[in-house]
Amino acid sequence: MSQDQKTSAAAMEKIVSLCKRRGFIFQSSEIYGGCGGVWDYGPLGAELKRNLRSAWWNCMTREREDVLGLDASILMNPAIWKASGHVDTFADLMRECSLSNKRVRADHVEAQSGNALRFTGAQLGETPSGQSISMEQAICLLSPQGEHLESARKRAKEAYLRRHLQTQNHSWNDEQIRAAVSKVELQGETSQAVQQSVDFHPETTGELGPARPFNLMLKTFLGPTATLDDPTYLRPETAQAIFAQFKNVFDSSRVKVPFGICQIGKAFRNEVTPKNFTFRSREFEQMELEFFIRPDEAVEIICGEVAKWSEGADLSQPQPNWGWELWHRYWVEQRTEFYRRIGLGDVLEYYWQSEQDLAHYARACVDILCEFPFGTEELEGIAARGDFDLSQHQKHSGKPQEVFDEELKNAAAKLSPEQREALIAKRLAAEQSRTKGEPMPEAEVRAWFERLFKGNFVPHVIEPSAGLDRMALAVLAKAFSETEKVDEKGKKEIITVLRLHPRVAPIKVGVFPLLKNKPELVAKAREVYALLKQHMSCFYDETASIGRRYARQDEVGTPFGITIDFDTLGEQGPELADTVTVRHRDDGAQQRIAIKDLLAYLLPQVQ
RNA sequence: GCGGGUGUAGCUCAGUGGUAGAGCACUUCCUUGCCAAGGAAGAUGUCGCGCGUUCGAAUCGCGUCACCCGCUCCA
Repeated sequence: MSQDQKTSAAAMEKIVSLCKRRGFIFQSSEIYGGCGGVWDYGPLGAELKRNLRSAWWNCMTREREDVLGLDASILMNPAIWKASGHVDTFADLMRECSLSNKRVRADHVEAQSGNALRFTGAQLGETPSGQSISMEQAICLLSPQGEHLESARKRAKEAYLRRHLQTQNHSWNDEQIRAAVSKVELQGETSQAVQQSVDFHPETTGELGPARPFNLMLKTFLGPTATLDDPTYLRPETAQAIFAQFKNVFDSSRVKVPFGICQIGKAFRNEVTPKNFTFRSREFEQMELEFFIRPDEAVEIICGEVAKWSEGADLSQPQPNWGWELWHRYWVEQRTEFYRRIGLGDVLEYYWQSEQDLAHYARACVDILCEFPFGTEELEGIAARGDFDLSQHQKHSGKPQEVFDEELKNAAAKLSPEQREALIAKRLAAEQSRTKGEPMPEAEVRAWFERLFKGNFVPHVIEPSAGLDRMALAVLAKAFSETEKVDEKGKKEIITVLRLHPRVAPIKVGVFPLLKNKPELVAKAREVYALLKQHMSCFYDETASIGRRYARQDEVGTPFGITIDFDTLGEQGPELADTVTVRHRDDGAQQRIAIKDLLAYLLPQVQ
């Protein structure tokens, strides 16, 4: 393991440990030995998540006029997953190459003939200290017809060497490997002729393991008669429910395109390898917006032309002449602003997917990445998905997913036949120059424009999709800080502070009487606590020294500490009576505030 | 799924076949006039789980589960 990996693993372990010790996140079913890839949020974690959830909800729908909320069920008609492509894409049987772990679809393996070479093990030469390394694992690979056997032997030597290096966590360059390969001695070679075999990987020639189903959707059985043949799926994403309910929301809410529907909810994926704590888990919570917009052609008809994006474009207020590109940029901007509000502004990176990365239906996709101890990983994806999703559901369900746009119909009515033909020609040219997917046939393009000129279209969509659990982890990782302190006796101590933004902190305020054996202090502190807890999450603590109580709250990220002292009781004269010390977590600074002004001071900072 | 590592008190960890441990944390009491103070007392474990070897297993073997690292996967 490299130094970096060690450091990041150690940093992660500290966070995991703090999460358990202070009740943020526990392993699921821990008393039974745990359950792979699922996690529970303890008292503080539940508050943290709730704060993030409502920050998102407020920002995405309550503070906006053009986004509506939805809360759909996790179980849905399985036909949804056929329409969305989830069933087909992952129903395949996959086989894995025994040499490289590369996977290939079981039904895509080309038949090959040649000699199957088997080895029982290998001597890998000597370590610098003169110790010889031997491996006893058997491997098998194909030497295709016409190949010199020595080439196949070389691949076997490489495979042994790489396997050894992998277990040692060495990373060698190609030259080092080449030098070492020549020293490998293969053992127990046997050869067998094979004809038209589909048991070897077409590229690596390694023998393939057994075929395994590889669908990442979790199955369940809805109703007493359901069987393995007609399973229902736990949704692998929340987005499809939004598409499936698009018409109902549209028809019941008196909205016009452009508008959005957003949803927060659980999703499930049977991940091969859950890892990095809660970052990749099998049950997780998504926060997704589907923002429906007019197709660019409709914007062009209404506004004359579609606004072009350029660096520094004003994205603060949506404009009628925006096409998908500006809407997409707009949402990237909006989401970035959100992350700033929860204190993640300075750890974000952006990855714009290249043409090759994109799914065939996607116009653009940007990943918002965040620095985690284990690397820079995706927090949110913002995709411009065209009309793919709604069109798929229109096709599979047979129910129209079009909207009628009167403004578009009126504008289209004013177009001359030449103008119409020009629009169609432009689209046909665009279809011909596609680099991905099949171009839409001319007849379909014309039919689509026919509907468009009458004011009908299937809306296009911009999809910002965020993971709540990842966000919580990002916030915790960003906030985690340790400093070493040496006390008067020279004893070293590690001080842990969670520098959470006050908006997301699970506890907003700690309330402390300076001393617990002075009933007046305790009574006053109780009074302040009773006042504050109606408006925010508070924690009352009177045990141990005041410094220790501050430290306990620092460790869980409580931004403010309020101490009731003798000045509060009026000992230093009436001007300080009924004032308290407000202590700030990040710098320990203190200020005196009158009890009656506390709410007005605290509320704007924590909401 | 493959390879490697780890699993002992709430946390961090010691304990190489013979009575289950430490530090911190926790609970109660005393003390304490602002940043993890002090004193007294207390609670805490099927040593991840199962099977085996042994007179005897936290310790040895096999299996299993979970987590971590690396592959692989990530719609």
